[in-house]
Amino acid sequence: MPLDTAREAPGEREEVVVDAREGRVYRQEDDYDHGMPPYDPSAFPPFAVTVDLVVLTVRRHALCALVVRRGESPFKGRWALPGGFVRDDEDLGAAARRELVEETGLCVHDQDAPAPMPGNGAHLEQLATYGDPKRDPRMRVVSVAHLALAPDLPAPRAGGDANSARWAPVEELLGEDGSVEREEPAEPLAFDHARILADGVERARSKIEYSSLATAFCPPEFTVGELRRVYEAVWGVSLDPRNFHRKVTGTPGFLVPAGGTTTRQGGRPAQLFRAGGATLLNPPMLRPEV
Amino acid sequence: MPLDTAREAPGEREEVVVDAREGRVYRQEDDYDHGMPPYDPSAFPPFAVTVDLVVLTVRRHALCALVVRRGESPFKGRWALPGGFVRDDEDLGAAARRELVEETGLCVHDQDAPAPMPGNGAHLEQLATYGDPKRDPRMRVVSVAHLALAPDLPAPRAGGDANSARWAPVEELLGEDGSVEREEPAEPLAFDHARILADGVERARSKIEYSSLATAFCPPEFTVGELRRVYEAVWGVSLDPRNFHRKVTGTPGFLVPAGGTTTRQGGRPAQLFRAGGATLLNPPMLRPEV
DNA sequence: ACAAAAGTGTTGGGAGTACACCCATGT
DNA sequence: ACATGGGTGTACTCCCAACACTTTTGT
Repeated sequence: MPLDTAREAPGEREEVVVDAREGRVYRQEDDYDHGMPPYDPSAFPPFAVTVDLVVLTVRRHALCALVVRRGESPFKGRWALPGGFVRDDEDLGAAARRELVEETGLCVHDQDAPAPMPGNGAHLEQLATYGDPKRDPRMRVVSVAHLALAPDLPAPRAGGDANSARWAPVEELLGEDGSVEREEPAEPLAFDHARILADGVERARSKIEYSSLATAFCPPEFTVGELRRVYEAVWGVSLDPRNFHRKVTGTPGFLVPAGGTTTRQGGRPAQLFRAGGATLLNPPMLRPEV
Repeated sequence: MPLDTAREAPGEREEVVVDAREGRVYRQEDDYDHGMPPYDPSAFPPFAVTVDLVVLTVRRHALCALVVRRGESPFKGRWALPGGFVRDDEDLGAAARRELVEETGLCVHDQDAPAPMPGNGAHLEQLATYGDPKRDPRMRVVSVAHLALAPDLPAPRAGGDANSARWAPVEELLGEDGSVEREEPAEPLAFDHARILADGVERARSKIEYSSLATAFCPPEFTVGELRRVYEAVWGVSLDPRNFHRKVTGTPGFLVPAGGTTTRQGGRPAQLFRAGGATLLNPPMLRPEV
């Protein structure tokens, strides 16, 4: 079996009290062997721990999430968030990074370990943890959801299988139809993934307000207009191009000129920028109220 | 944020593939019994899942956290955050609520289920999840930390034992000595609890900026001055009493007059208020920069 | 010439800061 | 009378929303 009773406990192991905090033991019986390895699977409720990923990008002026087709029951054939088990010797963030690379081939900027080249690669951060006892009908699974923000990518690759993964507009996945209140998305996501996705989207929407994270949706070099269209897609609003321009170029450290210009959007050539070093925006970008 | 909406999953279980998402199985061998119970402990890495609590309050003009003395090794005799195992049939939020009641006797306002009587009881929300493989030397433990904000309480009761639990100023626990940079707190917290506490404190500090959560630190009825002293203690700054008064009384839904007055702070009698229905403050309270 | 997108200037209002000043109590 | 904290008024500043206007390309 792959789990080689890892966790080498330094020194003392004579006391295998499971609850670290107050010396309470989960198992009611008090008859377990004190000479056993550093954990006793029967002494605590066994949980499986997974990471699920909310990977967001902006494609064709819409906020999209990466979903994969489930090949197994339950929810066979339904769309779900990508994810997988946390390995025995692996930190939660490492598991999320591994899954993200497996799923998208992205290189990852960890939130806590800023990469040398700002503006490229994806942003990854922990989102929240979901542990309802009934969220997976087969067993007790606690899922540590992570949020990833990625620039527009060519095409998802999920184990080489093309039609088992796709970028889907979150509006379509969540049924947040804006105008007329639709009851349900055409095909709801598996498990509690709709809720996880909604939480991730809300986090992204609020976080680009006071941080420079919106640049994670952009290619390494981008124009102010492209950045504005990111904000518009994520928030689902339209912004005044003039005020937006003044705001982002006037915030020190947000954008640094990359030198060239481009006309890929048509019209007058636009300056190219890279993401600057600043992570926190002060004052923040304000989402229009109405 | 993490609402406990139980998504009811249809109950088929004939396939015991462990990785829900992509049909990957953790166990390399492919010889497990398809007729077995809904989980196979050897097919996924066994984790213990706990909840740890960052319980904050304001006492004598200082932000304090609840810590308990560890009676077992490792870290025997050191202070730690209260916490405990998540039970087999228990949601994460329920486990945190249970631990909080056991530890403090508080009744709990769940963030997502606003209680009928605003302003009383504690606030509880999920904070983050910590799963470094080495965070507990005995075994693999993933801890879902929660943040609780409580009004000043008489005295902590930890299993009846008085001197095994206390409210400690976070400044003392974290060694954030303001003026002169001290190296380490006198006695660092057990495990990675210093980091968890720091994250919880930072969350509280930023959250009272844009939400009405500061009232969770106050008794059911309180004065504007008392609320101001909460902000001052949590942020470690001093605020202009005049502008603060105008700001909080002018934000609709933040405070509602409770009718009476009090002179418990000396000076001119102050109006008593209750927390209003508003949860989000717009515009937010601003933390002074310097 | 015209459309389209990039940028700049200007103006009015809302909210924050700083601080002078008044109010109601206890001692 | 005086100290203490509660509460109001006012002037100044900064930022933002709105919008008129100019610039530079493609067709």
